[in-house]
Amino acid sequence: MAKFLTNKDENYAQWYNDLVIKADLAENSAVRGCMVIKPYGYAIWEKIQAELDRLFKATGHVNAYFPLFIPKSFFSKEAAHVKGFAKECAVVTHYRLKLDESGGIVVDETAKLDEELIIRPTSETIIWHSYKNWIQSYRDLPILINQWANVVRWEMRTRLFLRTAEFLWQEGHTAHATREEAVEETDKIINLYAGFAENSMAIPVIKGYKSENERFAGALDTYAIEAIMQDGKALQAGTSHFLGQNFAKAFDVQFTDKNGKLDYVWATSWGVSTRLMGALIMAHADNHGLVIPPKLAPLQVVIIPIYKGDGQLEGLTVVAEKIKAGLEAKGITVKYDNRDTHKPGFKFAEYELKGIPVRIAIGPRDLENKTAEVARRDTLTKETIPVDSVTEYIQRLLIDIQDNILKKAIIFKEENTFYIDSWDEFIKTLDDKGGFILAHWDGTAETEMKIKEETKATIRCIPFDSPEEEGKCIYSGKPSKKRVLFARSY
RNA sequence: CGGGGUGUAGCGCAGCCCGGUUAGCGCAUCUGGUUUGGGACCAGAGGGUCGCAGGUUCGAAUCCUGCCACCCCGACCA
Repeated sequence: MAKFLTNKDENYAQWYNDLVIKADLAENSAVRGCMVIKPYGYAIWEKIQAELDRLFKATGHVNAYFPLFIPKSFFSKEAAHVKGFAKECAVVTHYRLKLDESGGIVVDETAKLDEELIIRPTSETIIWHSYKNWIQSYRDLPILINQWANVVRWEMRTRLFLRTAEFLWQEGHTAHATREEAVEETDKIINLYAGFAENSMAIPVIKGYKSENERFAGALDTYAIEAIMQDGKALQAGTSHFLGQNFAKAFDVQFTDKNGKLDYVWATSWGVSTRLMGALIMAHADNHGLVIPPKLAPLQVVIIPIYKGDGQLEGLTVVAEKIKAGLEAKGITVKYDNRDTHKPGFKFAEYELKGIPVRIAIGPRDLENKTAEVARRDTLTKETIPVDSVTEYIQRLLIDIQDNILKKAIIFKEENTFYIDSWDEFIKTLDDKGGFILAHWDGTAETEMKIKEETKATIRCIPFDSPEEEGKCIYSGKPSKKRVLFARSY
């Protein structure tokens, strides 16, 4: 038991906060609501980035970069969009400071910008302003651009990774000649996200449509992937928006199609953020610390020598270096921790806290028997393995761990997904267990709002694979043809 | 913006009510030694404008006034 961590079952929120700090992922900064992502946290983010970037490129997307600042006038061109974001925008009004009489620094009021600049909360507007110049003909389409960037949304209440005023993300912005093609892109990306979540992050998700209330400001349709955390709350892990022609109309982006007819361009946008770090933590970690799936672990294997003072370390180092070289040759990342300043027990606890998938310990006993003790983070079990077969064993073990973490998460999701048909049971389930609730809904925003007010649960999504069935709305009793996914969420 | 709370060493806290030694404790840090198969031990050392500014007083971390910052709970949200 990690003695510095709050117990997960006693106070989940505190456990999360402790873990982010203690595992050295991130910390609060001098700027309210903004975080410092520390090297270990950033290394995990880089693994996430690298794999997503590979997937984007494999599906024909390219990276570009657009400015951090957006002229206010751009921002106001799409009505729904402004309305959605206006309340949380940081605005730059001046471009110069000066010294005041007492030697302090003040804003130079004479250096007021003619037009204020909004710090991007998302980049649709500045990007579509460029697209207007890039698109004339169907031959210019599609445009499949992604950018890796920071954005700012001035949040009142923040939590490391889950909700911060500034966060890192990627935002894809695509332009298409037809509605069908744009819808297909929206669909392709939500599937890409879901695949990434399951294959790399070992987090099963539910794909679905957002209700009108939860939809992105300016989108005709928003698709989302929803994941379940270990406290039973839902977390939106990625969104893909079908924007229709809204932004093309706002920025007057028309193209000539094959028949010589002028039409507005069809658009999508999609993104995932550093919030995925929060998902990774809350989906898998335990009372000993993080559990990082091997595919996202910056460090997959650590080797710890156990020795007494009398020259034993040298012999162990020879074996450790040999094991390390063997694993590295197979593309596995390994660290040999021969620090003499900490005892083995300390190191065991430290690497467990950081979620390193595999730990190898070798001591005099192993040296004698030509073995190594291999411990896996996900199950906290140990086995003694002949040194000769360690490489093969660990190659298999890493795959095994990845699978096992996902399997565990899938079982958790299934055990915490409930089909509910009565209002009493709905409330009772939310309060007692939380989790995903599949229930009937009459399709009205009014009912959705009432349910939210009374229970704090929201419609996370209308699952793509929700079968058609006759039912009655959990709240209003009106007829419904589909179950939707309810949960309390982050 | 409403409601509540907290500011004392890098971190976590005690001291404040009832003013009075050199402001203390745990963790961390540094030095020396002994240790090393699950977060070692002993001995020693360093580290403080007690959030800021005024005031009361012979004397303020402690009492009074003002300000600032941060945290928690609500409204908003990926």
